[in-house]
Amino acid sequence: MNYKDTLNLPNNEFPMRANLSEREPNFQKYWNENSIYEKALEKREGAEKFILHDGPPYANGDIHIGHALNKILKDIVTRYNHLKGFQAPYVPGWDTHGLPIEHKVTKKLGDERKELTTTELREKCKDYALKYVERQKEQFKRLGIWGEWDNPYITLEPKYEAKQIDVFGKMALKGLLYQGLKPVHWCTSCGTALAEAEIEYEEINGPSIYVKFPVEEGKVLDDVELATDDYVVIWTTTPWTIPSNMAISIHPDFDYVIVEADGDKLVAAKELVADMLDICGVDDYTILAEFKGEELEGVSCKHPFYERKSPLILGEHVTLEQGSGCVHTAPGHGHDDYVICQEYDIEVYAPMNDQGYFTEEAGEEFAGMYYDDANIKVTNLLKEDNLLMDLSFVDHSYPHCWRCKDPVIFRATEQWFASVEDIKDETLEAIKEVDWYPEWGEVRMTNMVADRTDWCVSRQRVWGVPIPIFYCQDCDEPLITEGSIGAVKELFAQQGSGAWYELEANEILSESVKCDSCGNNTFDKETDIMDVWFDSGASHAAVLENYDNLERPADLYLEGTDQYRGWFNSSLLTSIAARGEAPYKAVVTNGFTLDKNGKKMSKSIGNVVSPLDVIEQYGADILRLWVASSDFKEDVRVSDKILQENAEVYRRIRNTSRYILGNLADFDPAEDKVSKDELTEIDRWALLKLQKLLKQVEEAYGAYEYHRLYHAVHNFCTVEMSSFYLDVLKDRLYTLKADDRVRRSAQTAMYEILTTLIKMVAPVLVHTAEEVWQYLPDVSDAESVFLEEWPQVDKGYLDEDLEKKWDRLLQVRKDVSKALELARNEKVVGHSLDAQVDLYAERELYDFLIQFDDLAELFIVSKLKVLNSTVEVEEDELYTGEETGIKIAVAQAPGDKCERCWHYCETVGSDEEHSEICVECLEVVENL
RNA sequence: GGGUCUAUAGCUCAGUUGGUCAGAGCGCACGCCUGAUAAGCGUGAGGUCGGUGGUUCAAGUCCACCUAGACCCA
Repeated sequence: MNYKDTLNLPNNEFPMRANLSEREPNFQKYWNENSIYEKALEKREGAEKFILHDGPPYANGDIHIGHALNKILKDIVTRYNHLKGFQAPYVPGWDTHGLPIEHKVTKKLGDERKELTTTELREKCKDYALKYVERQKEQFKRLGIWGEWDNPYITLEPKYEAKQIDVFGKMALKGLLYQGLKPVHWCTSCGTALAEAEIEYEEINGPSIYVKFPVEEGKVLDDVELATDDYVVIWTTTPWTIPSNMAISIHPDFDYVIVEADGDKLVAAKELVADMLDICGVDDYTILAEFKGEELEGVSCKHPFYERKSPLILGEHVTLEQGSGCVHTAPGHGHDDYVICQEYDIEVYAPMNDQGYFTEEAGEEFAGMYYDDANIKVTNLLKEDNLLMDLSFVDHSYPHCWRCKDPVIFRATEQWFASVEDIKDETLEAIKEVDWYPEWGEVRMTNMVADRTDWCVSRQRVWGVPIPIFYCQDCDEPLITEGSIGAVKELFAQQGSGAWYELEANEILSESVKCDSCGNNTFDKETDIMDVWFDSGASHAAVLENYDNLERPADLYLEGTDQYRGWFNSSLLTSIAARGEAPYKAVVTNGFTLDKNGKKMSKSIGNVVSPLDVIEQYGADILRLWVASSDFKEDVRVSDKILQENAEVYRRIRNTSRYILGNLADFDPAEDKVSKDELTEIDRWALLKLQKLLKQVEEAYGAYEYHRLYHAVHNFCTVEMSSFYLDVLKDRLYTLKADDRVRRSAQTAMYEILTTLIKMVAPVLVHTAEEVWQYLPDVSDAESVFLEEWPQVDKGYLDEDLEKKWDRLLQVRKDVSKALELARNEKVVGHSLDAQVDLYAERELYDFLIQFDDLAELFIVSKLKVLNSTVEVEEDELYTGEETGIKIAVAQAPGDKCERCWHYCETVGSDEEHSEICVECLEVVENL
């Protein structure tokens, strides 16, 4: 007789091999077709909401591993919160305006671009952006992310733009927006501002001059008087900016000297003075005084041409690479110059028009002159006044326009600024109220906001949301009123921001509008657009206030650490400014994805891991498991090895599930479930461990520490389940009668374990959880695991005494395992069921062990005796356990091997008809 | 140069307020099983806790500096 057929072996239809890359899309299709996400929301109608507000990725290019990390984290958050009972809608979004897209589109167009109108170019940008929205959308969906993919937010949509105008308008009407000058790269031949990305650097040969600035207000330095006849020497390669000189910058920590040379007393940096005088053809000089740069503060010079002071100011941007160490500072024509002059409240001065010609303001000598011609004029004037120490020509790198290839200049133009200063205190207070994960985020954000200067929101581009401001044609006064903002908002809501370029100012504004200052009623439109950070920053209004199922403020923003400066920042500032509150209650940040060596990924190094490749090779669930395995608040590493490792962990979870499923094949929970007090002790122990796990897992989800749950679940599957509980259970499950209460007890526990385990991992392993769920008895008619309820910790199982008792038993088991291993090495036994184990225990341990009547089963041996250690034995036959000190003897078990249960038993052969099996099996077989 | 952060076995991570805290799982090696089988079980070998100083009776655990790396600024 083939006794194998009389056993209840696992019946497995659940595939061992996951084949995720092929199978996952089927589940995604299933969810989509059955509207599982929508049903999940419906199910939580009326429940407390949990709003995770999505930070919009930029619609450009394929998704990279960083996107995957972030979106998967968000998905884990929303799925967990949903399962926990919140209504957790997820509206994904895209950032679609801005220079990178405009740049790419323009580049692709080449010369054709010149023939396009602004509107046509914007249309092309829109097409480009929407193409990538669709592309990224499919890629995100393939990661198993659920959400409102058919109703995402896109920053170029009219309803979004209208809200953005609303936010801008609120800020403007509160007086938080003002016009100011700021230098930008400017191409005089194109008459336009250029972004950094539109600059090409080329070598040119240009003038280099050393100029003496006469001291006006001196000082005694190192006992030497710096007086009005003396000079501070500056160096520049742009003589034409001398008319705009407003100051001279000095490094506070460098050493400076006063030298006497050719009868003049000159100030310059000590380290540069020799080279400088050499270039200027001065052979002989004497150092009169030496002092730190900071002592020069308070000294001021006279501008070489104008009746204007040029004070000496201190700045760390001064270098000793070349020149004199005293830096000609023209805040209207240089970025560093601008920044340092802001600190000293020095006027930003740039008397120049869009074509690069000096205006009347520059005085009659320069008015109407092209900047490049002014180089000669400046040197001539300096020469006349005997202030030019040297003029030579040098090669150096200089910025050029990428389009017309002409040299560009730095030039201050009118820009709109958002005042950070006015809302800084309120913002800093709001930061304190936000929950930051990790905690140092609060420090980082606080420092960043505290140090932030006013925000320049103007961009001289076309692909974006126009700044909704009009200017009086007569007096140039800007028009910003409730009415004008409302008109623009209405227009954008109806037609989108492109309408700004189609209509005249007076077609947008109502006819009755008049200029506040002069009463005129004709206007021009602002030509600049808003910084894209304003676009996405306004999403707290444009999304949270626009969607019926969302609310503000959001419960959570979750983005990469780069967003402290980016989206967290712009969102916070616009929200405080326009709504008087922070847009988020909590902020979680994820680190960056690095390669196996902890280095950043780059195409040129070739260490880039693409999420699309990972999905292809391993599947999205493996990628998701990797996300869960990483301590994402720090930078995370990813490599093929790391992914393979996660594939192994995945296999363990999958196989544990598969094995339990196999053993539940004949189990109908409704019929066969055993009541709590009927459960055997080991089953209660397993359920106790399950509750402990559940607690840990909940804590980990709640604290956004998914790696803890990853390890906890993995250890549970490996240590508690596979190597102990499930291994021990085999005997009961296989050999007992199918409906034996003890067998049903095990199945009851396993059923509880698997359903709970699957829900616990569901937010991470979305596809696999769904797959397992469909195989589970009783629930398999349920539509989705994501329409189930999160398991409750059953405190009834939390029995501390039981846990202690079994902890101790497991220690003994460890010692027995070791003893068996030694016996195995001696070829005494092979399989542990070959063995008889005798335990010699001291009184207390002896009493402990005899509580168990099934130790042989728990240790998976054929026969086991517990003996008092006073029993006489040959000491050298015994192994002394390291864990408990118990003494153990291992021998081949007596009797023959039962062909059915594989135990060695002396009762094998006692029945004539069934001579190959033991009496226990005989009883089962006869009752079949 | 500034702000913030990281550095524990090959990998992913634990190590509350300084005193059995040097751990877990995986991987690896060796062995067993062949009724979870492209599975399962057992045993074992791996770390001077990035480095150097210091505080302390005592330091992965506190302080300083250094090295390497990450993000954001300049």
